[in-house]
Amino acid sequence: MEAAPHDETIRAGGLELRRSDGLVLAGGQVVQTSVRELRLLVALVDRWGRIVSREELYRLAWGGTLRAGDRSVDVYVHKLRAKLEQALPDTAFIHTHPGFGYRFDPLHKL
Amino acid sequence: MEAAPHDETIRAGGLELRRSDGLVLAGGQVVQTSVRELRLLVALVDRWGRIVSREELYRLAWGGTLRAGDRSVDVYVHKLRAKLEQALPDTAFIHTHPGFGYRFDPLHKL
DNA sequence: CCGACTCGTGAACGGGTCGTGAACGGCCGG
DNA sequence: CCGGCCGTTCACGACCCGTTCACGAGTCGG
Repeated sequence: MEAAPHDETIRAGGLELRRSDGLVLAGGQVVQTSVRELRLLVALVDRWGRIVSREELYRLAWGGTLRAGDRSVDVYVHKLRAKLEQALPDTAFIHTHPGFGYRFDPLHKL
Repeated sequence: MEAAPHDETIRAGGLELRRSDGLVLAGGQVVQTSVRELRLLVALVDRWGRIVSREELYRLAWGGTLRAGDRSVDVYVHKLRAKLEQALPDTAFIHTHPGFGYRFDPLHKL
C-alpha cells in the first residue's frame, strides 16, 4: 500500500491524484483544489506514511523557508482535510504528530 | 462514462458531437456554433474529465501561443456555456479550476 | 492548579482571477 | 451600401485565493 514517489497517477485509499493535469479524485468525485492545496497534498503524498515537518512542507509547497509564527501549513492542512473528508467521510487522510509535523496515510475511521 | 478521444461521434450527458460535419446536438436540439466555438469545444471534449490550461486550449483552438492578458478563452468558454446550458439547463458541462484551467464533464446540477 | 505551548478552526482582508455584458471593427452576402 | 455574424477587446463586478489574526481546546511540565 505504498506509492512510488513519482508515479503519474497515484491511487490509494479511495484517493486518486493525477499529477499532469492537477486533478484530485476522492471516492469517484472531483475534489476542487487550489494551487497551494495541491502542492501541499503532493508534498504529503510523496512522503506517504512518513512524518513531514512544517519546515519541509513549506519548503516543498511554498518555496523558501518557513518564518517563525507562520501558520500557513496548519491552515492548508485544515483545508485539505475538510475537502478530502467531505468526499470520503469515513477516511482520515492527514494525521497530526504534535511537535513533529504531519503524516499522510488514508486510514478507515472506527 | 469516458469517451474515446477520437470517436467520430461522441455522445454523453445529453450531448452529441459529430466531428466530420461539425454538428453539435444537446438535448435533441441543434446547437449553432461558430468555428472558434466548435474548435474550443472539441479541444475540451477530447480531454474529457481532465483539466486543460488556457495556454493549451488556445494552442488547440486558435493556434499559436496565448499572450499575457488575452481573455479570449474565457470569453469563448462563456459563449459555449451559454449555448449548452440553454439547451440543457440542468447540466453543467464546463467547470472552472481557478489557477489551472477548464475541465469538460457533464454533471447534473444539484 | 497554573502557565506555556501546540494545534484546530473560523473570520477578515487585500489582491488577483474569472464571469459577463457591451462596444468595436472586419468580413461576407444580399 | 447595408445588415448580420464573428472574433477581439475592454470595463466592471463578483468571486476565489492566500495570508494573517484571534480565540479556544488540548497537552505537558512544574
